[in-house]
Amino acid sequence: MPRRDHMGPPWWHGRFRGHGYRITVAREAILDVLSQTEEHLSAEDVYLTVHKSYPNVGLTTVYRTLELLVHIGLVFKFDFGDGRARYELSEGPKGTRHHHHLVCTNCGRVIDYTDFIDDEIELLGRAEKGLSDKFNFRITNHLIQFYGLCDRCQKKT
Amino acid sequence: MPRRDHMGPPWWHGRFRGHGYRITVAREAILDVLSQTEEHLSAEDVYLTVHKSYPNVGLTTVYRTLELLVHIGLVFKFDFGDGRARYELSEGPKGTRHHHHLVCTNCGRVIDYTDFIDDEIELLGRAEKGLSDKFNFRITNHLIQFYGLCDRCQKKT
DNA sequence: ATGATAATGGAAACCATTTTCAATAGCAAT
DNA sequence: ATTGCTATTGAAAATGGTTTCCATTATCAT
Ligand SMILES: [Mn+2]
Ligand SMILES: [Mn+2]
Ligand SMILES: [Zn+2]
Ligand SMILES: [Zn+2]
Repeated sequence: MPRRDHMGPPWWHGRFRGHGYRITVAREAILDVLSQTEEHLSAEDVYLTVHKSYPNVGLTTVYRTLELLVHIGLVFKFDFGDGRARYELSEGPKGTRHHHHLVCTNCGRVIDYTDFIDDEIELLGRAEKGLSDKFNFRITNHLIQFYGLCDRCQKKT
Repeated sequence: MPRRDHMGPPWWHGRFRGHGYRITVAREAILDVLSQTEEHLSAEDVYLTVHKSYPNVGLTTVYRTLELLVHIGLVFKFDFGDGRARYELSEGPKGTRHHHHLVCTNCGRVIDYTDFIDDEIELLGRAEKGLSDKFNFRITNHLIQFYGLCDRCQKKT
């Protein structure tokens, strides 16, 4: 059941229309799932959740919709090394904050962190300008991940 | 034909032995290919190159060896979004410098850059300490990539 | 040189993601 | 509300990079 704050069309309808995309139940459902979790869902995860409320939405559509959402910048796609893509809303009504990830190379756990984001942002800003000048590369996005051992996995050795 | 600087065993033999791994022709050949290129090779790329000199080395072995090399930290494994893993020597005799990547989201081109590395290193140092304290996460590695449009791809629109 | 066993390669299996294609649904114009 | 155009969809099949199996071979400590 799609959740809209207080009536009125969901916040992302505008962006959809702007790109000439149609608004469908499958897309509503998928965006709804993404906006109601803190986790990093795989396509199948999304599919299974959507499937509970909308059994007639297929996995193919989930893949296609996620692709589309990534394309218009509503969703980030990550590779945490477990062989499947992971998705996360890039922004939201409640305002998902920009963050980066710690990835445990032993158990695969992924931790969100927002610490140092300000420092990072500043560095990224400088880097983006410098790299843009030097390579004439127009930067639109960045990825920062730390790899290592989470607390649980450190004890086991 | 494995290239050793001036006779004597290749520089990485020590690290191999330390992990209890055996030194084989396939492994020598694969490391040799990696140390002679500036590119970001896929497993198949490595296989095809190795195959010229050693037709009896199989693709399976290439995968296994790359996995092993990543495991002992001699090689970095990347996902640039083209559906296959890319590999790069993490260090070398001539000293491959630590660097990060610019990835063109349109044509897939990957550009190495070493600029801002000093600033990054400093930030990373602070971040690693802070994150280590806060999450008790032992950081061993990091990944930084910028996404955007390369010079060529900007003109085309 | 010998033996224990790590390493290998070819074929088959795996499995996340993509492609195909006929049926359906969204929506702008009536 | 109806129509018509076409974007979207789902099921099944295909794809393709990577892994698994297993009998054979090669490495290396002794
Ligand atoms: Mn996250
Ligand atoms: Mn590189
Ligand atoms: Zn862990
Ligand atoms: Zn490009």
